[in-house]
Amino acid sequence: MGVPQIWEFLKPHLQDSRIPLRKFIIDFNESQKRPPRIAIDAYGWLFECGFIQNSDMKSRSRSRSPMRSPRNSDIETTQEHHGNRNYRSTGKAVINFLSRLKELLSLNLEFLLVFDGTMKPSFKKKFNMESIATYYDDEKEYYSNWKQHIENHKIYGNCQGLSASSVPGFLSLVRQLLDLMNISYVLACGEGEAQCVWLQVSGAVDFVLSNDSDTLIFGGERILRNYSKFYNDFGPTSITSHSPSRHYDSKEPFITIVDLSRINQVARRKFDRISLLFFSVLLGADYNHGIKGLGKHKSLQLAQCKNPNFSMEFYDIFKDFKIEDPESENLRRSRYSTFQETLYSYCKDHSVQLFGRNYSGLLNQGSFEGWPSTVAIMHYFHPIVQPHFDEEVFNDRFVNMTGNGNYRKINFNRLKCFLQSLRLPQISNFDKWFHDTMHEMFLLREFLSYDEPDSIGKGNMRITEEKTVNIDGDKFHIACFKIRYTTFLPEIPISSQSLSKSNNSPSRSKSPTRRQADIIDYPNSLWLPKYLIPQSHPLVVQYYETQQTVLKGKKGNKTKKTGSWQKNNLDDFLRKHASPIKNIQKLDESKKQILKPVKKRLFVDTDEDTSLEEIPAPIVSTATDKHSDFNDDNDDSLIFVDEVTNSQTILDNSPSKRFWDLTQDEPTEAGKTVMEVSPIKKSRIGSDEKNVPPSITCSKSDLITSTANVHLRSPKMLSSNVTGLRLKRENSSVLDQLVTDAQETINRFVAYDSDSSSSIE
DNA sequence: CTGCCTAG
DNA sequence: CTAGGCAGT
Repeated sequence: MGVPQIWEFLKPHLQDSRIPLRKFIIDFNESQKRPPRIAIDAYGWLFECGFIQNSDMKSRSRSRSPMRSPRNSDIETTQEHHGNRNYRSTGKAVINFLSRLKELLSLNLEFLLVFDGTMKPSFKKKFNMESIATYYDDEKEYYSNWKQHIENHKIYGNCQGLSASSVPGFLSLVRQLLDLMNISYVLACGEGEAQCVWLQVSGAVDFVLSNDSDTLIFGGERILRNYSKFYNDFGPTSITSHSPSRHYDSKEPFITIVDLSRINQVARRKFDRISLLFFSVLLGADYNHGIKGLGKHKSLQLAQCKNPNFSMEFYDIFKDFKIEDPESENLRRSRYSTFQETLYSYCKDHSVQLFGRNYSGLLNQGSFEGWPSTVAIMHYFHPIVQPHFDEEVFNDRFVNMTGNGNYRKINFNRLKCFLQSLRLPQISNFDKWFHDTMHEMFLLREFLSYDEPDSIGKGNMRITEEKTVNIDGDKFHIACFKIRYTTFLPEIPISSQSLSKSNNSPSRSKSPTRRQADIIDYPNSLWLPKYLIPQSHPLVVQYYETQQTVLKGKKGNKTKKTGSWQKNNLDDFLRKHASPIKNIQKLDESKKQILKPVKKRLFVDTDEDTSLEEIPAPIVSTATDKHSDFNDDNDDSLIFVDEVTNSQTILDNSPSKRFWDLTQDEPTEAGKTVMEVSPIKKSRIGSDEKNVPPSITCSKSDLITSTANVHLRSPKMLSSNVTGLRLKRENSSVLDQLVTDAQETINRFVAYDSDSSSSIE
């Protein structure tokens, strides 16, 4: 169960360590050029998924007790009748478990579930609340386990022979599932956490995913903690019912990264394995109730004390381990008790220095008792783990490893039958659920293997959109592509649902828009993080190409069909201004400077210039690298301005200003745009007088997009048709921004006009 | 299509 | 904690 207080002390040094899992994967991929590999404490997961409930809890905690032998038949009971009362609950758990697997697999990371083995000390039995085991049994067990362990590995090469008989029902269910999905996992000899840490220390994995602070005690350096959909780092341990603001996102999983070496770089105090272990011994955990007279603060003080380095002295006692050496065990015990006394008297004598207060009176007889047994401590310094790690679990053929298309070899029919037999609750349309779940699991992999020579799936997916997901306000941005796809996994029938859906609208005989066509061709879709996809991927390239050509074509089409008021649309804009960031920032800085100096009134627009739209528009802003937005998440607001010089309107003296709200998609009549005057505009019109300071009217039709066609006219007879397009800004500064940008355009116009050169910058 | 709400 | 239904864009 670990010592929750440890996290409490680490927390101040974990600022900003809680991040979306996707962000973590993206960052890791970026810095390491490969996906992260993590070991998962499987029992923790199964518990969180809801597998381990009351009934199973009992059978598990007592399964190894000799008293229970007459009833070990209920293991089979759970397995055989798993259609009964257990069914509902395990069904839910299976759904939870599968959706977690989906989250991992769909992000293309490598993971290894690590299950507890039989050599787990009984005082660690998580679900055995009744007993703090006696010292005698502990000791006997610890050494006998070690013997057994070594023997097992001599004979069988592992400790798994014993486990088969004592596997609880839910566990075999989970293993069946994993086997059917061809996902490799590890059966630890003893504790799963210890094995996870061993994997990390030996370099086989990058991170350990576990909520248990024991991972730190075992020597884990990089832990991923509190995997959940809560923004905040409240672990399941601190379930004080419903804490105040527990921000919850129904789809975005988060993790808290605990990197001890990084923490120790900045922390004033040292948090290393030795100190933390000593700390939890003092404070108490599974194996004891803590040392009397010491709470968390004093314990930490002692554990991190450097002058007499108690932690180190403590470690010295236990660092050597020899199996079957009663002599060393006896020596250890005597050193241990000497150490206890030394510590006690030191605390008495140096209470003020240590704790800032004189506790000598409190530290009387009865204090400083309750030390755990030597073997309990030995268990932490020398846990039972596999002596040799079998690299086989990282074999490429397993689906939880990346870089190949082996997920296609899963026997989906058997998997489907298996799941179907579980009668999963809450799933109304099993076929559709299965189809979608499996495809979402492997879409990224299929996408990445797209240009493999043996790829079966050519033409079954495409990128149709991009956007940036904002999580927790402005804290995280994840740029995504929307991938549309058709069924690509073998043996999984196309869900009849989606077919009927698309056929359900026969009443419309209109020719489908591009989007509709995409949806028909690729009925399913999923957002995938851009950064998990190489920019050079053929579909990415294709996406940007079609974005451009489509837009050109669209522009032409629309111009003809709609009477052509909308010369510039989003795509056109994007093509020219793929990286608006610099511009926007500049604008923000110079907004006021630009706005103030303009004194002349030269901004007028008319309702008569639809005919002008045919004139090709020179590009005002400099086009930037198309792909440069890969370098920054900020794609927030974009302004695009084109200018058209038009001699026909030179003489147009109409003083009226008019604003067109162009957010309406199509004019009602060809050639004539019917627009509503915005409220802002109306107020402007009311105050329209000759000497009104220069002003711009524009629409704020909504906060997502807005466009404005305006007409510029200057005393020097040149007028300019200006189109501003505003997109995707979620705050209410749209109007300001639009005004700013239009103003800048005006300034440019003025500069141009006064300069008699015929070119436009 | 997305986010919110509900039942289980 | 999930699937699914509903409402607002």
